[in-house]
Amino acid sequence: MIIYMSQEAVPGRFPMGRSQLEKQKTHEKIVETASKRLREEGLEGIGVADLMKEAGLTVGGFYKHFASRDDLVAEAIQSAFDSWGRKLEAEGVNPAEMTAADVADRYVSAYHRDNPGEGCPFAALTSDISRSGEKARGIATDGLRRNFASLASKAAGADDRERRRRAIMAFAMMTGGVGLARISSDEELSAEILATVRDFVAGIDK
Amino acid sequence: MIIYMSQEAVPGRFPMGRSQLEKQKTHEKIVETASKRLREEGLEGIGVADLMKEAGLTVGGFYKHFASRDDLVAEAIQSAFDSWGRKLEAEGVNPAEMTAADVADRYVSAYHRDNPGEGCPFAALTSDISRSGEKARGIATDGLRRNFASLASKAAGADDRERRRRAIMAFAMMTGGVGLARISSDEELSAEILATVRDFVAGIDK
DNA sequence: CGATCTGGATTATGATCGTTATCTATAAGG
DNA sequence: CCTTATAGATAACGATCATAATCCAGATCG
Repeated sequence: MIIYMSQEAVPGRFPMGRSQLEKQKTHEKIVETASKRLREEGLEGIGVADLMKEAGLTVGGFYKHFASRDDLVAEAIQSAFDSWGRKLEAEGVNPAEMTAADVADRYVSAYHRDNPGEGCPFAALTSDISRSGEKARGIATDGLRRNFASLASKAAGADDRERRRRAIMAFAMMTGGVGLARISSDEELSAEILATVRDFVAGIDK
Repeated sequence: MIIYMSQEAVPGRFPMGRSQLEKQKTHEKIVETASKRLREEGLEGIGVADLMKEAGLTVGGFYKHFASRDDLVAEAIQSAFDSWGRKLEAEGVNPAEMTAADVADRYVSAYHRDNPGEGCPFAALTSDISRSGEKARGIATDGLRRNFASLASKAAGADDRERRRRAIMAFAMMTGGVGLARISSDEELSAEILATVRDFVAGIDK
């Protein structure tokens, strides 16, 4: 007797009501929607039903794609970490060729501040992720390492250790700064924070 | 006909089932409990009933103290901002006499990382507050200004503007750094972030 | 083409939430 | 000391949530 697994269907092996390709696209649509909306509303700020509706679906099919809401959240966080790279790729920008100033201009910007849904999960979800379980924290820790390494490659310094120090300082200041700028209800103060942080980050290669 | 207001009773003016002093102490107990637990669990991470239970009460009396849960949250955030000063006062430390290194040792520490409930709301609730309404954001913006001014008074620099720049950089890096350190599931990486940030902050007066 | 079984829709379920109604004991005013 | 009205307890209400049960249309396989 064959037991059919709904979660990880093998293409072309089992009969189905929608093509495997359609399901995969639906899956991606759900994850992408969640990735954006969760950055906007927090990891617990939006429910399964609303997320599905935003993806153009209804609640019913949810558990054909994910074992639990937590599973979607994990995938959405992963997707959020990848989105930065995907966005650059879509614009034809090579991340390796970006200078520290390029990174600063993008990251520490009013646009990034005002559009958390398209932005860095470290700026949008710091508190939420720090309260999350091993799964989400593990994904984020990987993201941290990649970000440090990428920034370190753009930093100046006598040796690798110094470049890494600068990268960590810059990244902590960037994520913290955008977070504080989002909090401030005083636009002038918010802009002052952004400008100050931007200058520091843009200068780590000097 | 006199209309009796339950929310803001005037002492000695109206009859009551508990002494006004008792009510005030209860009120403070609820706010203090909430202030700690909300920093630990996020602004939406714990319910009214659980908060009351932790304060040694039941749900019933809640609305004799607060018009809504949001009102409690606002008071709790305010209390969280004041707690830093109250803690120092309890230890007999004069905030004005603390050097940048003193601040760095306290703020960018493993203890602060591991005890968000007793720590800075900017580190524990950045994301949550940035998604909150005008009320919470306004309270936080005041807190921001005070923190910047306090740190600027400890920073070195040719003029006020430069001292303020350093204060903003240091504070953004501190809040961001503790946030990232809390996220990291790799203890070594977490400690590296703290050490790096601590060094920068401790050095803003040189 | 007919049998099969899955993706997704509709609807139900049980838990949990903020909030409210009702009750009781008691501190204060006259 | 007796009336009054409030702090807080118990319990209920309606909304919202994650999850599950059921159903159906249709893609795939033999």
